[in-house]
Amino acid sequence: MIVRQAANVLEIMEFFAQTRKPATLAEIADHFGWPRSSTFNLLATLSEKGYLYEPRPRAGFYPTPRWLAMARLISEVEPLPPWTHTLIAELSAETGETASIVAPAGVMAVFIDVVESQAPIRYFATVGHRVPIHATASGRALLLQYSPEERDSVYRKIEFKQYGPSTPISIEAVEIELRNSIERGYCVSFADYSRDLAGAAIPLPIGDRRLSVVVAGPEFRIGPKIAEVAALIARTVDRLRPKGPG
Amino acid sequence: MIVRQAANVLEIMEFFAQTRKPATLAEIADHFGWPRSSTFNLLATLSEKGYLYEPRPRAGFYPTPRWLAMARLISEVEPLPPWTHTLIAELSAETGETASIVAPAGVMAVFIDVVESQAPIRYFATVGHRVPIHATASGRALLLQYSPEERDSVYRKIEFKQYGPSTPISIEAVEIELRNSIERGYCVSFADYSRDLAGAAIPLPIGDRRLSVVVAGPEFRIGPKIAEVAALIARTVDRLRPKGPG
DNA sequence: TGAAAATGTACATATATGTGAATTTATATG
DNA sequence: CATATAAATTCACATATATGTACATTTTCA
Repeated sequence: MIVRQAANVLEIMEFFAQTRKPATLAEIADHFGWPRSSTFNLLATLSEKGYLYEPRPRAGFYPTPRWLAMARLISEVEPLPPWTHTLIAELSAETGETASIVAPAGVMAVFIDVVESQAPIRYFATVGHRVPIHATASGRALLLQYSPEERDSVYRKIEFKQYGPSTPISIEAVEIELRNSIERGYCVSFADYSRDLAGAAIPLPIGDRRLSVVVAGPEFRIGPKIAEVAALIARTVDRLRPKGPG
Repeated sequence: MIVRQAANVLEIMEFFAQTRKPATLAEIADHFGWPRSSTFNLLATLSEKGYLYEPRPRAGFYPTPRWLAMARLISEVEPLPPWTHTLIAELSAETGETASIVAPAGVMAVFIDVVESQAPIRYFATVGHRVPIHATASGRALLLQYSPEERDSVYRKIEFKQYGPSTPISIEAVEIELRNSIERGYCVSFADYSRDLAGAAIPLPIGDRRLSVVVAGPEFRIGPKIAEVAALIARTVDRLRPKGPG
């Protein structure tokens, strides 16, 4: 069950992140199609908690820097080592496609760092973006790091859907694809989940964290050179990952 | 009216900002005294929207870097000029007290940047902290920048409460205090709102934004030297604020 | 200056939502 | 390996909550 008002808080923040300017109650209500009274209650709540203020009289609300302060505190903890960002930056630069670091979230995989392609036609993804763990290259690169028992427990929660012609729609299909990935040396996906989208990924364990790196883009562009891309990912990881014990 | 689930989202985030480590559903539910089922719904909502993930299997939830990405976008807009942070850093260092930049939010004043005192006994405030605009030094330094009409419209919304012995509990009392502040050259508050707390503040208009700087601490420590502190604030602002037109 | 329009606020009520109890799944223990 | 214990999930129902309506305030424009 979705908690509507919790989701609304996030929507309001995303709204401000997009518009980047103060907005009045009426503007926000109209934008979302919410009743004024409800919008009023929400804004009042956020204000009372110190997350919204009125930069100028009658010019509307805007988030306080408290969001930033909180987000910084939260993200200071086991941040990704800096070389992982260099990694996807280089990969994106060299391939011209979107590169990301991905982490598990139940039956989904979450993008936790992204460098977007600069091409006009590109894979559009942002930090926080989620995709099914079993139907994507990045997700399967995570599953490869699980024990068979752990994979089983994930499998049982998956609702297998036919997202595209090649989506694996059974546990066996996923397991087969995982075995193929091991032989191949990397994970791939050709529109398994998103139409026209192809990608290559490899596991990226860091400490005891199970992550993966993925490079993804339009099928027609990345498809023909998927093996090269995968090799590039592997080489770049080798080069950038600090050597030695620990 | 407080929107409960909106407030809960904020509480969860603050919880993570404090503990700085993943937490399981049960831990979160117990911490807040929420029913497991409700907690489940909330966590599911935040996860589905890409704001929570599971860093390690069965080790609980933690916020994704999406919070940081969003907060950065939001705070990039008209950030405070860097010298304002230098200002409160210096003031805090020199006085040993807590120094802050404050902005209006209706009948309240919000702390939008804070450098805390290092003293064991100190004024504890964080970014986002809110205080009544009429019953605090920092708030009155904001009111000084309003036109009489604007002040009137604020006054009408204030619920005058006797927070302490010296709290102004009428429009006239506030106006008198404002006039005194102008003569004095700075605003003060002696436990007008918070017990044992005293502070000195001056207006800090930046562009068309109405802000104020305040230095606050325990009454016994800051009270005797309040005039010096105020003078220091004024001098430091003069020194740091860029000169010239604009 | 005054009247109309837009915006913000309060409140009672119907209903969408949170929750207790039941069920399933995972982990610990003998 | 079986059983006990704890955690996660589901679901139906009572209730806390979002909203329609009415009112107040502010702004716009003739």
